[in-house]
Parts: sequence; structure tokens; C-alpha cells
Amino acid sequence: MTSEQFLSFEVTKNKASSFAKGVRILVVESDPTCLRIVSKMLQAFGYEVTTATQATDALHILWEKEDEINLILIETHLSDMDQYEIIETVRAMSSSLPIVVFSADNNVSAMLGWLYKGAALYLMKPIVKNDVKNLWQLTYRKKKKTTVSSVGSNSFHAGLAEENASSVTAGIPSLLSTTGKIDQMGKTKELEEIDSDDEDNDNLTVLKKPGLVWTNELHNRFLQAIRILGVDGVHPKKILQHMNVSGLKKENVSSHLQKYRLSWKWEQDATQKTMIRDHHPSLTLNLQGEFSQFTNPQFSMAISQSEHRNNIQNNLCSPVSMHSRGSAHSLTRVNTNSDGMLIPSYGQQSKQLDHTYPNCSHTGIGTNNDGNLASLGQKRNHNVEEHLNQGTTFSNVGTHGPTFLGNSQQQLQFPLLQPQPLPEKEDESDIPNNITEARNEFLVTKNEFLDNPNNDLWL
DNA sequence: ACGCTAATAT
DNA sequence: TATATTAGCG
Repeated sequence: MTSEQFLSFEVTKNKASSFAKGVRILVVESDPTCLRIVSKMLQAFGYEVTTATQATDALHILWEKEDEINLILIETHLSDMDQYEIIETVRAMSSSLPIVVFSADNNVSAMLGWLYKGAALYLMKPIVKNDVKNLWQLTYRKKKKTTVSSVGSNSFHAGLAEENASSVTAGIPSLLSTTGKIDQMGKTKELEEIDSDDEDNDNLTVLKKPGLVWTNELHNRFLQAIRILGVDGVHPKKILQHMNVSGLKKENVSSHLQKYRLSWKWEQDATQKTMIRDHHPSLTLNLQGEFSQFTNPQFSMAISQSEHRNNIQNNLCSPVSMHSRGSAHSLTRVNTNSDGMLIPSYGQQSKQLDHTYPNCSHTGIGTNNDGNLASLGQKRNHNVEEHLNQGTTFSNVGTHGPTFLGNSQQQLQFPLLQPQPLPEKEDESDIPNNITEARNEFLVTKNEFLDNPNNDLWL
């Protein structure tokens, strides 16, 4: 094969490339073909590359522009210098420059020799993408910033959360608190097991990301924000504002919202198909055949990642899976208001919201010819808030409702759940809004119910 | 700057 | 798996 063919690798863009950007690597390799391959590979990841085919050239470059070189990549068999001379010289010139060597020589003592002389890494030829992808980490010494406080494995360094000088002075729930579970034991120890996967070269393990856990409380807050904000307000920023959880980032909300919408969409598709099938029995076969599988963009998209794992049947994108960890409730149905707009809801709430179409799955949901069913933000003049205000209360909903409402204990257990008022009310926040407060109280009560695993589910 | 979607990484 | 990050678009 020609070397050009060999060069036609492709590099997946990933995080490494962004870090690699701006990192200049001096590659020293006497074989021009190999030099080109390695250089191309590095450049594909975003590295800047300076090349040298001889040790003396490399040292010369290093001497002149030491500041510009962030790492030196040396092939071990350079004709114009013997064995360790180049690495010794480089070390002498700069004690901090990361040195990586590569070679087809798998002689162990030679490898150890290079490492002993100061190489940070010994790569075997042929060099592959994974070998160079993370080289930037060797140059990463100074600019660390995060330093997770390590209080708990999933603690979240809420830190500042820039108090937006809002009038809300009540407790802002922090992701650190986790509703008083770990208080006494402090057993949040980090079982940092983690072997670093493979064998070789990883003292470069990347920093572990904390990762936000969408607890019931958080998720309910999220749902509550969506319901209150209405269709026009469902955007990450506003949701974030309303949730008012310190440490929560917009990205967290965006990601969660994306998943939420996805699951919602799925539910809608399923519902629509069911309806069409019910109303047009002649289409049944088509719907279950190629039609439903190949004309539904969501389908192919939804399983794209799972496909590789051979998990066609999984419910990853099913609404049922759209719940937070340990959640006792899930999205179980789709509601419509009088205009046919679909409202996603979770578990018990759907009963509560769905006073118009108590049996929506069989009562012919309006297909909403004009609107895009897949988007939360399509219609303007209707938001869920209206439904909440005119909706039924727990007392009309079922046998479980009234008994719960009378229980005032539950309210005291969640003192921090009071959501932030709507943003546009900031100026008038001095004046209590009875309706708003009543509504909020109502919602909080409902969420408390959802949060309590001891409560029975209605669906 | 922001938000959305899809794709992919972790 | 759940969540994070990124790219490309509007």
C-alpha cells in the first residue's frame, strides 16, 4: 500500500483536540515517511508540529526556540548520535520539557534506559492515534484549575454560585446538601478504586468529572420550573433561574432538558401511531412494517448510539427511562389541553392535569395539525400554568389525594423547596402575589408527595 | 450570545 | 446508563 493510503486516517474530534490546540511538538525522526505520518497524526489532533530528521537539527531547534516547544517526540534510532546522547542533552537544556520517545525496539532494557534517562513515555511503533491523542496532558503541568474539593465523591463544589442579589434570601438548595443523608457518618469517602484501566502509560489519567446526579428533588424542581414557566419560558437559562439551585450549571439543565424532550417526543410518536392505527385499521400493517421504522427520523436517531452496542430493543429513549435515579415515577402519558397541545407530565401529575381528557390514550387526541408536536415552544398563548391554576386539586383526583393533603408534616420536611419566583416578578417581589404563592405552595406539596417513596403511585 | 439537535465522549 | 461536551446551525 502506498503511504498515502496509510495516511488517510481520520481523527474523531474529541476533547483532546481542543486541549491539543496550541501545543507544539518537536518530532525527531530520521525516516521521512514515518515523520510525515506522525506529523499528520499530530496535526489532525490539533497539535502544532516542528520536525527534525537528525538529532543535531533537533537540538538546534530546541536551542533557538525552546520556549515554543512544549514537548519533544524522539525516535530512538538516530544515526547522528548514539543512543542516549540526545535525551541527555535535551534534559540538560531543559529540565522541564516533556520527552516522549518512540521506537520499534521492544527491548526491555532499552526501554527502561530511555525512561531512566528522563523520558516520560515510551511508545511502540507503529504509532497510533491513541498514542498521541493525550500527549497534551504531559504539558499540562501548571494550568490546573478545578481541584474538586474532594469532600465527597459526588460533591459538587457549589462554591460561589454568584448570588444574583435576588430578593430571595431563603435557603438556596445546594447540591452539596443532598437533603441531609450523609450528615452524621460523613461516610462520603471516596472509594477511588480506579485502576486506570489499562496497563501502560497512564499517569496521565484525566481528571475525574464529578457528574451531577439528578435526584428526585432536583428533577422535580426541574419539572416544576417547566410547568410554571410555560411553553415560552422553557429554556435552559430560565429554568436554571427558577430552579435556583446553587452550583447547578446551565449545561446541566440543557442536557437534562434535551433528554426530557427526547423522551417526550418518543411518547408522542408512540401515541400518534397508536391513534392512527386505531382510526385507520387498514394502515396497521404499514405502521408496523417499514413505515414506522424508516420514516420516523426519531427512530434512527434515537438508537444511533445504542446501535453499536447491539441494543435495538432498549428503552433508552422511552419516556419510562426519563426519570432520575431512584425515582418512583416516570412519564407515563401525554396530556392535551383543549387546543390539542401536548403536555408532558410525570406519574401522578398527569391525573391531576388531565381533567379534560381523563383517558387520553383512547379518546382521540387532537393531532394538532398546525403545531409541531416535537417542540415545547411552539404555541404561544397557552402555558401549563393556566392548567395548574384552573386544574383540579388532589382532593378531586383520587382516593389517595385527600389523606395526603391533610398531612402537614410533609411540608415541614422540605423547607428549601420554595422555588424562585418568576424572573419578571423581581421588581414586584415586595408585593406578595397571592395567586403565585398559592400555586407555588400547591406545587411544592405535590413534589413532596412525589419525593416520598412511601407514597403509593397512582399509575 | 443563546438555544437547539445530533453525535459522541466519559 | 446517565450525564457532559462538542459541533454545527439558526
